[in-house]
Amino acid sequence: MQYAQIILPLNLKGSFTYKVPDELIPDIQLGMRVLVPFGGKKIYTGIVFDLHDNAPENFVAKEVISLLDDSPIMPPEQIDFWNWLSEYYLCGLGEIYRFAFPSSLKLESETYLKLKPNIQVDFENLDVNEMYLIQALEVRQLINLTDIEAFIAKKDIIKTINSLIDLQYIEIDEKIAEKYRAKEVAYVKINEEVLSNQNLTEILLKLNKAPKQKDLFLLILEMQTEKPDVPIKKAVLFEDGFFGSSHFKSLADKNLVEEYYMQKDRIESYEGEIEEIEELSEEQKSAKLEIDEAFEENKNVLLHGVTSSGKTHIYLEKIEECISNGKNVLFLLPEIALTKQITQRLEKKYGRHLGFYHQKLTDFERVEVWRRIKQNDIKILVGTKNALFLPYQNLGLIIVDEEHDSAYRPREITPHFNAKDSALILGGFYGAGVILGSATPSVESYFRARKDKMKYIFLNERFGNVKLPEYELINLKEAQDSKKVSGNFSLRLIEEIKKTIDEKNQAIILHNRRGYSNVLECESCGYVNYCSNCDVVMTYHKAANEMKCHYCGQRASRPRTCPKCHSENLNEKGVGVEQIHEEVSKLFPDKEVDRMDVDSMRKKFAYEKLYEKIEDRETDIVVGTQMISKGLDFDHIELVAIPKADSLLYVQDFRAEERAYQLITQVSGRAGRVSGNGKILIQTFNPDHSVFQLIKMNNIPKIYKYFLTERQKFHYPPFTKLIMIELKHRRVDKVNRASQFLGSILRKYLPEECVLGPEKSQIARINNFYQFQILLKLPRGKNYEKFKAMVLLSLNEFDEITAYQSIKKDVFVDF
DNA sequence: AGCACGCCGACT
DNA sequence: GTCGGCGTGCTC
Repeated sequence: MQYAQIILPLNLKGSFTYKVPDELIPDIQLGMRVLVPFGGKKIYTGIVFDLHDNAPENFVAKEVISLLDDSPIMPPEQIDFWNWLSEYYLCGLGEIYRFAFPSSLKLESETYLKLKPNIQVDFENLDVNEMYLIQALEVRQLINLTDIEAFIAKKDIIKTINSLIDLQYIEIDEKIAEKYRAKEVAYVKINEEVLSNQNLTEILLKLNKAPKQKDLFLLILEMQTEKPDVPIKKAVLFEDGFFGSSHFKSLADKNLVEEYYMQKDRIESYEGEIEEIEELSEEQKSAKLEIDEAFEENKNVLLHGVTSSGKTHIYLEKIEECISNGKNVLFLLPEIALTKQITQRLEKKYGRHLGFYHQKLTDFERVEVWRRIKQNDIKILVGTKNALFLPYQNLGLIIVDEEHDSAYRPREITPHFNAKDSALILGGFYGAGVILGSATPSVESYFRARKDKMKYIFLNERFGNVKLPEYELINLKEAQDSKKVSGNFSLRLIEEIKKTIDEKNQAIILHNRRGYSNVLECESCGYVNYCSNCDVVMTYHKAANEMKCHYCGQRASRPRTCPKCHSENLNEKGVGVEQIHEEVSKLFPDKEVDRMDVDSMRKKFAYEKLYEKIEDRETDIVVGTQMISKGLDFDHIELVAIPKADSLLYVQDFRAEERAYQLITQVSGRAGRVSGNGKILIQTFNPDHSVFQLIKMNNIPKIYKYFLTERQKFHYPPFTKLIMIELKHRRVDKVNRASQFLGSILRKYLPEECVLGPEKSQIARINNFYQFQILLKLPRGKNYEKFKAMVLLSLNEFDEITAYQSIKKDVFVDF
């Protein structure tokens, strides 16, 4: 095996061929990290993806510089997984690598060099550059590649290093090269001499002049005698602000106490008690048995359980079973922030064998989890989509909770993959069972499960037989006609809210639009405030008193007069959540009304604070965007109101109705969790709309049947497979031409009815980039692979055109 | 993705 | 006369 295919952290297609130097041949293995030169001077950490003996024909392969791992950092299952991802989602391996690895595990030219110990350098036979480098190393011991540029020409650096490595004079210092350092934590203890001398009284007498120091000394002494085995964290002493570090320092100066350091995992592990789980209900028990059966047949499971049906209970049971069989569990969530409950329960049960992995961790924390996973120290990992890429050793179960959530398929992240579908594939590679769970499964998953591709399990009762909430539709048109409205609220709705809070219960009001008003419009000349970077109107945020663009984030102050005609008739159109909040506060002036949306939750701990406020029942009404549909499991919420439900439906997206259904159902699940008297009020101008009617009936099979019929009628997934290609460029004419061209190539290979567009994206310009899109509707089944090969062919043909290389191209498979 | 090379406008 | 803008081409 003389050649290796290496993946580099670059947005380039495929992998690169490198020669494996003879001395590395015995040690190199698939899934190891290696250091390789690339382009004139750069050095990258690559991944060994294949080993073979086929010498490249069109170029001379460079050599691998060194191995960074003793054993593969990536298990074979992950290699298969990456291959699948790149083929299925038409994305580069480099993109996957960039996304999957924490940056400290893929260092670039920051790598350090050092002299080998005890060497005799034969300066006679060195060239100038080599001499410079050796001399520099003699002075500085360690030197990184960027520093070398100061005295050796860029193009000669690699050559010089290689030659010195060949001569066995220098080596790559991996310990330093690894950016990651385990964090040291300060601990304190009473100086041992003090303890052995037994002259405590004397010491305390001396300390009488410094009462704070004396108290601190006594505190440490007490902690240490009570639990001699538990080390005392230094930080703990200063927690309540009673002692300061100066007090400790004085004690240390008197040699009474000392501090010492220990390596500590950055991620705090739970050290409290471990809780047992409650027994399952009959319905849950039978669901669990069905899961067992499905797994025996190597089938994955869609667990469709109405809100509060206790899906979590079943998860916990399966997790426990899996772990006691010596296997590990991956628990995926759409976003980690809103998952307090499940985390708490798992923490109580699995303590330090529980790990977390999500976008909010620092790079060091990520590496820590990588290590622990690799050492098989974590039995259950709770994480978001990027947790799919950890180097699991023996995964036995993957749970994808809230599987319908669109956070599993975020548009912003490259590579564009769907974490839910990928989890099913990853489970396959590991031979692990996968459970998709949701109260409102995606239409696609439902279809798949009903088609017997997955096992479908339905939990129809709330745990403890609590009744499901009751739905009521309020006809806003009628209310308006009979003058029974106040602003956006019908009198009926106001009455119900009043009743709820008068009974000391809490109400939730959902309005899924940020800001105060959607548009600021001039009544005199019709001027509308557009974002200067994007083709969207700017939203008025009253709380911050500014205009915001929700696409590029640009902010501007609110114009006082119309910039065009200077009239003062600027009117706010399109109701936002801030306005609803303001209205509710005015309707119930003596009640506590809080707002919950991304704008009000931006401050640190804002979410936690509001959470506690609701929990302590200080809040009477919470007004919020879709954020309130997640994680707010409180006992005293009895009412959910959706004053402008129609706005949920009027979105240009074939999934709009499905989303509306999911959002309404999810937020409804917050009501009457304990009492069973939950009530949902939906205000609409179209009470006869099928979606509202079906929600009111609460006939779940019928709802999904409706969705599926609609999808079939208009040839949308799951009956077809969609691929969306988006092209972006600063110049309209250029993207326009490019997308016309790509469209024509696609039409050459695909049937006419499969190619829609190109056309301007819904938002024609974001951040000064004009965007066009082409939508491909491909048949599913056997032919799909054939068609997709044609798409790939077209894309490659397009890439050949050099003039279009500056065009940004995004491909969304399963859009 | 980065980086070098190369060709045209505003500056000491 | 040069600095620096970004269009184009290439990387195992």
